[in-house]
Amino acid sequence: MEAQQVFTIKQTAELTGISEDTIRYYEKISLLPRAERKENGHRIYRQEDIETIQLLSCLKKTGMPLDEMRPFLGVAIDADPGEFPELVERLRNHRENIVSQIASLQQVVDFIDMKLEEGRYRRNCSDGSGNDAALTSPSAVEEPVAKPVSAVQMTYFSVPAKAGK
Amino acid sequence: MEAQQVFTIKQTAELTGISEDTIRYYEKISLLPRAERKENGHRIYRQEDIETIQLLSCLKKTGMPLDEMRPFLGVAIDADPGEFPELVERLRNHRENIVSQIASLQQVVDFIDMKLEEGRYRRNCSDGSGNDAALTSPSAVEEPVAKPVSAVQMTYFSVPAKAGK
DNA sequence: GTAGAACTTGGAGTCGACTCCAAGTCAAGA
DNA sequence: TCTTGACTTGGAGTCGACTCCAAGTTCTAC
Repeated sequence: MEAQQVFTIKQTAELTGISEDTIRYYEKISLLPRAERKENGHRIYRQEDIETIQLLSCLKKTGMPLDEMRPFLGVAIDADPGEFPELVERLRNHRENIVSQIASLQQVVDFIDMKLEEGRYRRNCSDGSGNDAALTSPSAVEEPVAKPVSAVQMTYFSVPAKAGK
Repeated sequence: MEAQQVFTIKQTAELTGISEDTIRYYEKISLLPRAERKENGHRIYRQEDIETIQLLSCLKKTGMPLDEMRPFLGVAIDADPGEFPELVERLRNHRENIVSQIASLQQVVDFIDMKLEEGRYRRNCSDGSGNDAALTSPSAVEEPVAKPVSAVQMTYFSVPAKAGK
């Protein structure tokens, strides 16, 4: 806890993979708190700042808009879990979003796999509206059940299964 | 195959969850082929068009930029799997992207779960640079190994584990 | 035959997330 | 002393992906 290492914005950018400009931008829009400065005004970052930015980068990868990241960071400063019920709610919601995003992605992976080993069967990559197989059936992703196949999906990249060229 | 049902753009929008404007926009930028028209010039869509748009919507959910969707659709028109090795390559790449995206998302879910049941342990939500635990260790996602915990990640939303308020 | 809905087009506007730029400060080195 | 490099700031520009608009046509119902 004594004489903690500090980093310049350039080093921070290198360590986090987020560009200097973007880090300043995040500070500008108050996504990040105003960084500490040296006497000359230069920003300095500590290990925990690095990790905060890495968390941002991680959330970014999940496609979360910057505005939605705020609660994650805002609370980090002076936190207490039970004291923020609406925040817990938000977390729960976001968790659900991510889980269904994973399901969506998994379906695309399945789709690609099918395409790669040449069209066999295919379940629909349906969206929220209507019944969602991935949510209603438990082992939906694992079990290769022959389901009614979408014509288009059977067609992509595959030698026409029923229609001659 | 006779007297196939056709849909207006409005119906198509309702069926796919993609707005009329966006469908026209996709046509304008040639992401979708020019739709058939009735004598009066109105667009008409068939079942396979609906499914094409649904596939777009699905890819969109995975965060794929519109430009990257083109190969998926371009080939759909007159396809043959083995004949497009570079396309297969593209598919493979995209598959890898999605898989690592899923890993990233899964880490965020883990993180949230930990937060929800109050900080216990935490592995780093690291990005591409550096060693990637999710890729090097096989059962990384499943097995709850106690790893060096990121200070920040331990801090979010949790009653400070070591630091008093 | 007239109102209203449903469409068409081209083009402009918006929004999020950067990315770039100019002008300035400051410290270290040839 | 002068240059170079690393930074600062505010603001402008860019890019992707829509989203909206105005003007015009066509179909349907009263």
